[in-house]
Amino acid sequence: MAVFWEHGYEATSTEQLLQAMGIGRQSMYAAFGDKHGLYLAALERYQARQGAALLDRLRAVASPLGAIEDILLGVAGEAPEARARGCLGIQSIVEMARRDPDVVLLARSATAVCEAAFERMVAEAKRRGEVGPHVDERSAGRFLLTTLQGLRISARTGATPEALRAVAGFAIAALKASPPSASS
Amino acid sequence: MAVFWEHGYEATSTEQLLQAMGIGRQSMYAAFGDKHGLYLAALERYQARQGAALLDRLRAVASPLGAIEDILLGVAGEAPEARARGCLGIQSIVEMARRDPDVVLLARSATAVCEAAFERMVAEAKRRGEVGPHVDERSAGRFLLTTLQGLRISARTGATPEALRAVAGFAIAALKASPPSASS
DNA sequence: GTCGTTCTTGACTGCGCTGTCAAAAATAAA
DNA sequence: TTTATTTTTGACAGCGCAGTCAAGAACGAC
Repeated sequence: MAVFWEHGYEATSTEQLLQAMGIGRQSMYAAFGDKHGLYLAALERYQARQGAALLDRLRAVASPLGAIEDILLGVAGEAPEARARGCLGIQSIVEMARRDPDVVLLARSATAVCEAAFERMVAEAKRRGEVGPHVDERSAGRFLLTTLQGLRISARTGATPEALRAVAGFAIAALKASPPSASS
Repeated sequence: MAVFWEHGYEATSTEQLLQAMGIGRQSMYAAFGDKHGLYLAALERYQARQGAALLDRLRAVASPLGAIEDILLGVAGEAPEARARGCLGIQSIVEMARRDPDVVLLARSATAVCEAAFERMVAEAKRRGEVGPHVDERSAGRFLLTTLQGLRISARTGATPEALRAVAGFAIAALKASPPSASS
């Protein structure tokens, strides 16, 4: 739900939620039980959509490396408002992880989905020769998700599209790179 | 302040703050004005300490590349409690950036300090031949900070030290790597 | 010991919060 | 049109919050 995304859990009142959803108090409590239940539902839905969007990105581009580029550079290409809004998944972890095991479980699940998606992209890129055979797709998948998360934090801090592109470009170059020479 | 770090701004009560600081209510309000002023003071102090710790890391290791490795791998090497606690700087951005320009200013300042520190490390590593001359130290500096932030998010999500090491190792390998071959 | 300053502490104001209650309104089915 | 169900809405309970007030305690200087 956009208001949780905008304000976070604690700073969002039930009144704001009611207005955003356009339903009455009783209906909200009947459907979700309490504010916390609504938050989990919103988070689950958000993560499902993000996962689906990742897969869409992969299908939309013939080249898996191109899809990876699309995703990383896409952060820089977002509208300023979207960049500032950031990612509800990260926000939920930062705000709630210490005291809400349900949020942690959802986050781990979403993380696994995203890492697996990136891993498949890297594996496919290796098959096509877009990425060197030395690259470990498992580590690369984790690296790409970590980079994406870092990019979102930077975006929320107000990093320019140029700075974000530089970071994304660096990460992409890291994938394409040859292994360090023997003297390393 | 550890309680802001642990719970965030909204979920920390003034009562908790008083107990953590061991002073009376009036003294806190006299010294800081209000809860928000205390938060900014805590954040500023935290960021100063993190910046100093980064510089200490650089001095502690003869090799700048070794210092970078130390920092990135250090996330994986932290105690589970510290990994779970994460970074107050990231937390402040995620929780407060949308509605607190003071937090944004502090975050940008801290970001500039960290990026500059990493940039100097990379520049020195280039001088010593630890990193290829093709590496742009500005982009690499930003990339390293973004990676560090992503690592902290992953740590807070519950990523294992092994997974964190894999990501850190990947990023470090990215620095050491030769440029992509001409066929790229 | 006295005095002035600072800090602590209990009490409190004013407010907002989450969630419940119940009556009224809206909606759908017969 | 009537009835049953669902939703909306205002009112409210119970509570916690940030911040203020003022009296008592602690401390340091003389």
